[in-house]
Amino acid sequence: MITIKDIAKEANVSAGTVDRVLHNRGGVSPKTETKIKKILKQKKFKINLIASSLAMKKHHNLATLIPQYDEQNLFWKSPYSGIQKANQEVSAYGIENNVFFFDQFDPKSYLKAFRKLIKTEPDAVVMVPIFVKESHEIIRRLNLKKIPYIFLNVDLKGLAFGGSGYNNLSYIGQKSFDAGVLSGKLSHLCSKNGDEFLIVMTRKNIHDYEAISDRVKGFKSYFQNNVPDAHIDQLKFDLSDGFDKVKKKINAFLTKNQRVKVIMVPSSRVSYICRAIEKNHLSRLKIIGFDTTPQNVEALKKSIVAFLISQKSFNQGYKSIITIANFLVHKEMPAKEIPTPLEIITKENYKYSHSEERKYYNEN
Amino acid sequence: MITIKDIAKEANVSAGTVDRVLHNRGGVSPKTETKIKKILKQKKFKINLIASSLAMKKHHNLATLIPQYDEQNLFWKSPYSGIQKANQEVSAYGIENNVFFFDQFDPKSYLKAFRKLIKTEPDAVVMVPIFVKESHEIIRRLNLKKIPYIFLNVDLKGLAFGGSGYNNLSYIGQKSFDAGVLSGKLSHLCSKNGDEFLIVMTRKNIHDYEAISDRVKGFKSYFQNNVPDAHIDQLKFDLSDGFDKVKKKINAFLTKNQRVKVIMVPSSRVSYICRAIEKNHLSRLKIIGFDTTPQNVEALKKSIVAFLISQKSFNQGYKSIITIANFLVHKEMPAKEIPTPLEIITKENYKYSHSEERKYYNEN
DNA sequence: TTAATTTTCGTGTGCGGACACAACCGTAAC
DNA sequence: GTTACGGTTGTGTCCGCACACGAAAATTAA
Repeated sequence: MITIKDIAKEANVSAGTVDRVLHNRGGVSPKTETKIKKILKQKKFKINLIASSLAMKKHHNLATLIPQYDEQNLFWKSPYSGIQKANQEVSAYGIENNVFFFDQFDPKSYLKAFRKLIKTEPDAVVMVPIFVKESHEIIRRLNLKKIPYIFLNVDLKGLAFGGSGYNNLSYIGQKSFDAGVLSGKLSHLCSKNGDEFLIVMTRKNIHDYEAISDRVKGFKSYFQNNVPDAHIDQLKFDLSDGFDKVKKKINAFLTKNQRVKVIMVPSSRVSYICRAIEKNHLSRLKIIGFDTTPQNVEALKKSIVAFLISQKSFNQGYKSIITIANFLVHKEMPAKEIPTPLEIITKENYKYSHSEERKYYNEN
Repeated sequence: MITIKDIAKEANVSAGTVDRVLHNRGGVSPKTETKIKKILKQKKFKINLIASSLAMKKHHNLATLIPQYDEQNLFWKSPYSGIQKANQEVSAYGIENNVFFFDQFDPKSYLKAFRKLIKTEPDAVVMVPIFVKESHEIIRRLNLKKIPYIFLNVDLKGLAFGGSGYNNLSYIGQKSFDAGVLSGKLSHLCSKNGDEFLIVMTRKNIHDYEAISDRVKGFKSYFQNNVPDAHIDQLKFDLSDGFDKVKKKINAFLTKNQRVKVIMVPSSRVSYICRAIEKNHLSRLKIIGFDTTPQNVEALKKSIVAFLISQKSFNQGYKSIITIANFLVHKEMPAKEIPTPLEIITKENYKYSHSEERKYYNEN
């Protein structure tokens, strides 16, 4: 292992000078600089990140703004678990992360959480920009304070601030359209000629709309490109619809349309839909959903759901912190988009797919 | 961040004493030990791994014994790429890894590579125990020298050395049986009543036999448990069969058995089989294979293959090194088995599934 | 009681690098 | 010739921990 001292000795200078050229601190004569750089290359010197981060210890201060999870909506527990894992890892690098929760149905709580957040004067922010208007305001203030930020799970777009768009360091999440295309492919594969398809949308939150409608677009796009004459139906429910109404409506539909053989639920609420469907229909149906919430996995294990497409939200949370930590500590510029894998989960491979997550998931 | 000094101050002792109880070095009076332990827990002290590994710097010496890859058999390039990535990461911890290659068809080269390996006096070994008899000898010598070792990709079993079995620290790889079950499920999902199934085995190497036959067992097991009356055919080829013979045989079979709608190839050579099948058969077939070799991915992208089940061999390689590094540096005992995920790859999600691997893969 | 041990504990150094500070050099201004 | 100053370079300390060594305290032996 080559150290700075080795280089220094070789170049007949002190370690300090080598350090200066390594970090472009300036104050080094051109001659010695080129000499040192040559030796650096020749000896293939690599900074020892362990020692480096120990010496730096800048005590960065992160902040995270994500929706609170609860029994009704466990989806957000998963990224939070990943964030916790990452927090633990980066704490050794002198990075502390304060997590601020908000109610995913209440824009006011979103702003309120942000106000608390901004008081901690974070060096960088990880956020889930669910609410369009409020996020705009939040980002404006982050820009003013020159605080870098990344988007987690929700990819807020739009021509903000005079057409320039938001300058988030990165977006970490799923490419919803492609996820939809994949669901189309899976639907197609487990159908035969003449089968009909049904999309069931539970439009619970407005913010979901973007991702979910992208999935639907992707789904339809697959069929347009591969089975143009496929028959695709669609059912939409609203928050106001109670479970009984959902039940009645969906079973009536399935009774009337016996050729429907595949159901795709573009949200994470497939298990809810499954509960609404009567047994006599279930037997002929292949059901495809999204996200490995505990309820969905339950349905998967019972073979009610055939496929779940997971966005590995645990990894999303984990990666968001790691990414921004690397940015702060090592000035590593992340990719503008970090898409998470589209994982296909079935009853048979589930146990191998989220093993790491489970360790953290159940601690809190 | 709590440091050892903080604890020491709190307990009115020196840092050295705290260090002693942290590492059970002994030489601490029971009173002070309990006192310190209490404070440790209370303050939730966690050793700073960064500082710790910097201070240790034991300069461990690893060795890896894996098959050489070539154009004909690119499978082994993937784990090697993962190993390279890991090597880079652990080098900062003073760990060096020497990789020794052998010809996967030549037991002699295996032993020869091992002889070279053992001369470097490694502190631990990562190996792919392809050849049963030769591995037995190698492991005997590793045991004699008390060198810990882990199995990568191939899970060598058997009652070695008087019934005790091999005491490898860990096995990192796929659970072949479950992979086979999964392939059964996928086959089932994309078939309809009355369809028949075909398993095509290309028994190229003897060592593959275990994993491949386990996959077949898993496949059959799925159907026994779920579709007991399913009709499953089987074709076997041998090394001596040339491509033309394979072609003739398989197409003749498919012509005769028009109800065969799904083909499962339990090896990584599905693309080879696909090339042998005539177009008029291909159109009615769903084909399922294993491993994301470049050729297989090509067939996937052309929609010839419906599913590939990936064992993420890149991650296997990566993890094997990380695991043994953690064992050496932090005395972290790994799990006896570290199964890698059974990833389902289709044309639509491939690009999201191996992104990290590709960075390393093409560097060589 | 004192010397010899043994147990228990504190101190110091180094891991490799980051960075503040001091020291040195030459040149220009006086 | 002395002083001042900017450009260069060297030195020392610290990051948090591991570990060797030696000192102090407690115990036993003489």
